[in-house]
Amino acid sequence: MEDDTMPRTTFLPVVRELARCYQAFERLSGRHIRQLGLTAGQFDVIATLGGTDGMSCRELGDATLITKGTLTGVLDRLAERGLIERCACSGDRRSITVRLTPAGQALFDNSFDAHLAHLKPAFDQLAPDELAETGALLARLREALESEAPDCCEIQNN
Amino acid sequence: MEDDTMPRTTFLPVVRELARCYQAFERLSGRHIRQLGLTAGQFDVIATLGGTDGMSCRELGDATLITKGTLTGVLDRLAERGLIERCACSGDRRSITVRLTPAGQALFDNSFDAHLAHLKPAFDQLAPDELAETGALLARLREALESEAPDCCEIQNN
DNA sequence: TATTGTTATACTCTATAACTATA
DNA sequence: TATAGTTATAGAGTATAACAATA
Repeated sequence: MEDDTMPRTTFLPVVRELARCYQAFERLSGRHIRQLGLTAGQFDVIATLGGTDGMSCRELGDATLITKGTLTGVLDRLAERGLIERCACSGDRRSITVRLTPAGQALFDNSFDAHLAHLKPAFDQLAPDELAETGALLARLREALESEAPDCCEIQNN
Repeated sequence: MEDDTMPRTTFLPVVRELARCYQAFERLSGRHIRQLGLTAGQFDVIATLGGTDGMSCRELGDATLITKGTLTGVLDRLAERGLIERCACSGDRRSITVRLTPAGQALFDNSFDAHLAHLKPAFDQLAPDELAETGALLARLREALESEAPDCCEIQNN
């Protein structure tokens, strides 16, 4: 028997494909985002804030998965360029509200649709039910991965 | 009709799930890799070299998707720790062969299986046919993404 | 001329932790 | 004491381009 040479696991190909697929996405997406003069993190913030009336750094960090310390730097660079503004307009005076400026909103309005248009030809190569199935399976896998990664509990943050 | 408020695209949820799923994987995987004293890039190199008799920087860069300039630094750090070695043993004297040292091979033998064991509980939550389907769909999507990202042609590299 | 790998620069992100000002 | 956000540090990755040696 040649069982010694059998793959050690059945999930390794999925790991590989997940990584390759994400990297391929990042390459296609990132190229366009860089053309807009933004980094991936900056675009993430703009896209998250777009269409909202602002949110706190904590909410923004949770939504974008950008680390607290990094977020300050990202917001600094976006604020320098006049795309976002910070204001102390919430009840809790420890907290600030981050929102898009009119210029940031304009960038969002233009760039977000343009970005989707940039990505669309790739995703159009899959049938709608394939896309739906992909999304559903990825959600299943994400839940499984998160259940093993105990940082969903933000209790031990200090 | 309320079509104006319909989602602009059908693939946006897939994008979100792909990003979330990969990030969840990176978090689970990265935690363990860091415990080994390696970064993701370093582990990628070790895992790629493991079980081979070495390869050139070019091949290694292609396999790991690590940028040429970055690869030099990654290899420097691995070489400092005695995990890889570079030798000029190929016919082409511009090229070098990178391979694991015995210490690197030992690290690979131990850490790779341990890493798989670390990940296994998460992937075990999906049925084998779900995993197979996930891998197949991710491969489909990756091919679609790559077909729109013209850097598969390494011709315009200069 | 083209290719392999190295070097250099400037920027960004990560992880970590200390710090402030509030609560 | 705990939380929100900032600051600081060290390390690593990215993009880009110039460079030396070789093909």
